[in-house]
Amino acid sequence: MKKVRTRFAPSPTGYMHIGNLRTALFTYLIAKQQDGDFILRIEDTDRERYVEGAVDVIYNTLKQCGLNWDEGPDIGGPVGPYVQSERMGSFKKYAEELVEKGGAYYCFCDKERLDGLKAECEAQGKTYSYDRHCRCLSHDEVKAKLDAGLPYVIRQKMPLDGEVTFHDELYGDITVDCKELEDQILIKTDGMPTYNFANVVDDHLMGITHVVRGNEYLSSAPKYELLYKAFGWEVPTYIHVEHIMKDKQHKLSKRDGDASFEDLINKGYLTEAVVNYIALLGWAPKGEEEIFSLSELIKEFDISGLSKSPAIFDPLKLKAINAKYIKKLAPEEFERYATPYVRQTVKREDINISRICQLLQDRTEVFTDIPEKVDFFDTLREYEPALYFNKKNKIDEEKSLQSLKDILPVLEGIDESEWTEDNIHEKLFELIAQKEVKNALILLPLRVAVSGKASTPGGGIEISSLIGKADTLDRVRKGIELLSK
RNA sequence: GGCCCGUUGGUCAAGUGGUUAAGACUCCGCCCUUUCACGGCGGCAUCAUGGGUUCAAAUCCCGUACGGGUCACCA
Repeated sequence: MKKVRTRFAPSPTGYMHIGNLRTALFTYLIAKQQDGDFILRIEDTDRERYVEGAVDVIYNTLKQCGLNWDEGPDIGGPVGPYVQSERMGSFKKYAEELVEKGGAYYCFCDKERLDGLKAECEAQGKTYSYDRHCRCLSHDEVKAKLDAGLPYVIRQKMPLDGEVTFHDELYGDITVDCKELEDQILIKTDGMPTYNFANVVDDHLMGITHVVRGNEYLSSAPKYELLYKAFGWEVPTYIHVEHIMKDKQHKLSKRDGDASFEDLINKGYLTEAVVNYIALLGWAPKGEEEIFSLSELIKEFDISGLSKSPAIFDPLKLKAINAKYIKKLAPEEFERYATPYVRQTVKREDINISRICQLLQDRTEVFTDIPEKVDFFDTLREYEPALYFNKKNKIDEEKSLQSLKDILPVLEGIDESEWTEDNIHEKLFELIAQKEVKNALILLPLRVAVSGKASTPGGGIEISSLIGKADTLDRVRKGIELLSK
């Protein structure tokens, strides 16, 4: 059997939309699960849209996600060049070959005539379609015009009647009436190929066996089919995948702020989690497991699991998956990721960042949530006495005041040099035992006093230990003062 | 508008003529607990719609509605 070769062919726009990334992922998975080649081809024929550094965005994103290509602009390969603008020479030759074979023709209609046609159609409320004016030009007429140096394009000669059927792995056979097809332009006036043409030729020249692409190309697929047939080339396997939506009506777009891979990473998501999540958009695994590493995805991925309807991007689900990945991180690794975020609000040097990270790991969904969670370590902000009220443990402001008054001398009694979690724990539990009260009656008020927050990473003991004796006593006193009012 | 494609809970979705219509996320409740979270347990909630075909339809056929895509010398 022929070796599987797939390709990811993005345009360098400076922006990696996650829909594109997902296409790249699927393309990669199809190649890798059959030991095939994954090829990167840059489609930069639109010079007007060229953006500086855009190719690097493509390289970096793919690398970061682990989608390593076997052939590409930077590493070369047997069917290069891999940048479309560098392959311009050959397209015209193929178009001319097609003219010879009767599958295409020269068209000398100028912009004025075409615009006139369009205006006419519009006036009559009809859909514009090129009227095939030049299609029946005789060989001699063509030659004369060519010799006269008239500008021209080369158009594909669509069958006048009958129907075309093309096959998509997902959608099955799709048949359309040839009358629906316009004699599309293959070679532009400037001698350059249109996307549709370049794509077909390049895919053939590069020996591509499977093409994964967005659903928006479904409509042009019949034209591709005809082009392949006209050349007598083998048609690759097509897999059209549906879009990723923001909601039922709208595609996820740049304006939404989380449509690109980069946006997501900047928002505190882990690369692996993003890759895992986008694989799940429009694709369902066979079993019930849905957390997959890239290598697991290679084994698990199957075209039959792809969906024919659009998927809505759900930030909440991404968050949940991200949280799972964060929990799986080795503590040192988590610390490495989390420290910069902790440092956004925790500036003091005399604090154990590692310990804060330990307390944080199980309660972090997204890294960007961290700064707010730890903002009380440096300075205690004003808070409402109501925080001392806890229904479940039947604790109120009055009881809390008493607890804080009990706690204060106990903590004062711990020597500065013995200010550790273990010691604080020991002394406070002695107090609890002595007073014969529930843990919460002592520990909850302490936690509120040292943090001033309803929710904190870690409890009163951990926080006290982290901020040190002086700060702890100071904050407990402030609590007593607040509750005494 | 023409053509093409699609429609299972709030979201992702399994399902291919006979199922109590999986699972995950969200939400809610309970347990655990030093708060919140984590973890554990449980719950709410779905086959767009109307006709067929069939002993039997989420599943097959036709229509309707709704949504998407596409109709460039852009990719």
